[in-house]
Amino acid sequence: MPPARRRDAERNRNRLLAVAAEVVAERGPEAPLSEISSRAGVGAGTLYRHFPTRESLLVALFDARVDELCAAAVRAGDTHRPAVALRAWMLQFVRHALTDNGLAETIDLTRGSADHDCAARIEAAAAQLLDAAQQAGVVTATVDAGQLIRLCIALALAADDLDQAASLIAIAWSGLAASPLPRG
Amino acid sequence: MPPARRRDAERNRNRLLAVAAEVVAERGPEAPLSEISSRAGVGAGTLYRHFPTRESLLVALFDARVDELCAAAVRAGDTHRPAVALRAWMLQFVRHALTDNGLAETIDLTRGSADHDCAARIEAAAAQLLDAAQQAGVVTATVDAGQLIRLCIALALAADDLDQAASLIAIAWSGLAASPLPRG
DNA sequence: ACCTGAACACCGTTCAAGT
DNA sequence: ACCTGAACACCGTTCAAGT
Repeated sequence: MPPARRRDAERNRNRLLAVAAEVVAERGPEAPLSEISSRAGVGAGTLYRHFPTRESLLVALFDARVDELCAAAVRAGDTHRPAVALRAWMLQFVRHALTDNGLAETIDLTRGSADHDCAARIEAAAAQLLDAAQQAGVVTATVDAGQLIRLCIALALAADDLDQAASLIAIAWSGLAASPLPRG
Repeated sequence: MPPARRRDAERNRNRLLAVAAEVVAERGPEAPLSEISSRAGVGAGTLYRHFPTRESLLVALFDARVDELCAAAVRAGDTHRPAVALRAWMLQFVRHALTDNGLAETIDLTRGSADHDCAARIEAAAAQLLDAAQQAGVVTATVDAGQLIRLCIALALAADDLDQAASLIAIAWSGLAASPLPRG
């Protein structure tokens, strides 16, 4: 277990995360760190002690959301047939990304980073759904989970609202899936 | 015609653009403006006089590339059948975007801006190809040119190299196109 | 062990003084 | 008409001094 933090340190950390959630929601993931520390009522150095990089703050901030998305993938895989599960999860992914300002950027940002690789966690979760869909023959395109997540992130970042995202996903989906209603 | 610029002003403008091309290629579209002005051997104020915003500098920088892409669309439409023309042009778009660091960001950035809307120019060019493809029945998805460009930008930004971009485009394409080889 | 906040560095932006 | 470059503002980052 991690060495016990002092009570004031723990309190400051929580406060910083709560304030960061507000500030990032308002002003995006590039919001001034000084605004976060000052609104939290702590010195600049305290923010740095707890979160040595902006990335580490964002990761801590979105950690729970990433967990949710991974759990959602497992749940979808358990309760739906492969095609429905994957498609529904992709939609959920972009819904989360559009709701939580900065989530998609953070996942993209941490790709391949030594510690706290959010992209890897998400990709592992998506890989289950993708495998199942490919084995069931509903996804015929040769994509790996990495490309799939990359695609979802791209669509989320490209879309201004959920409607646009949904329509882009529909296109991507029919590109991934075997054609369900072939025409001449 | 525009009021004639003084010769020194003209020279500084050209110098700034040439240096900006280098710096943006090296360090991306967020590169420090101070680096551009100092490398060009002019004062900070001179950069500001010619290009009041970073956006205006980037637009001037990529103007020729945007023209090329528009011209390429016309050419493709004239020389190929609709399906080939659109698909080839999409590939060309991402190739340009991957080669010229900052091009995709700039197009995205200027979307809807009052002056110098690169996205609008590109979209107008793409609309021709898209219309033709839809009328020929090779593109069945209900997309407009705006969504198409958004998609291309997203794919370009999501991909690390041309291979990745090409495979994402392949997926997107089979999502856009009527299925050429229907299966059960 | 942890915090504060002043100090420094960096970059964007403006503008008074020059040519 | 245009340029220079110092001055200012803003933000990230560090660190000496405090508890």
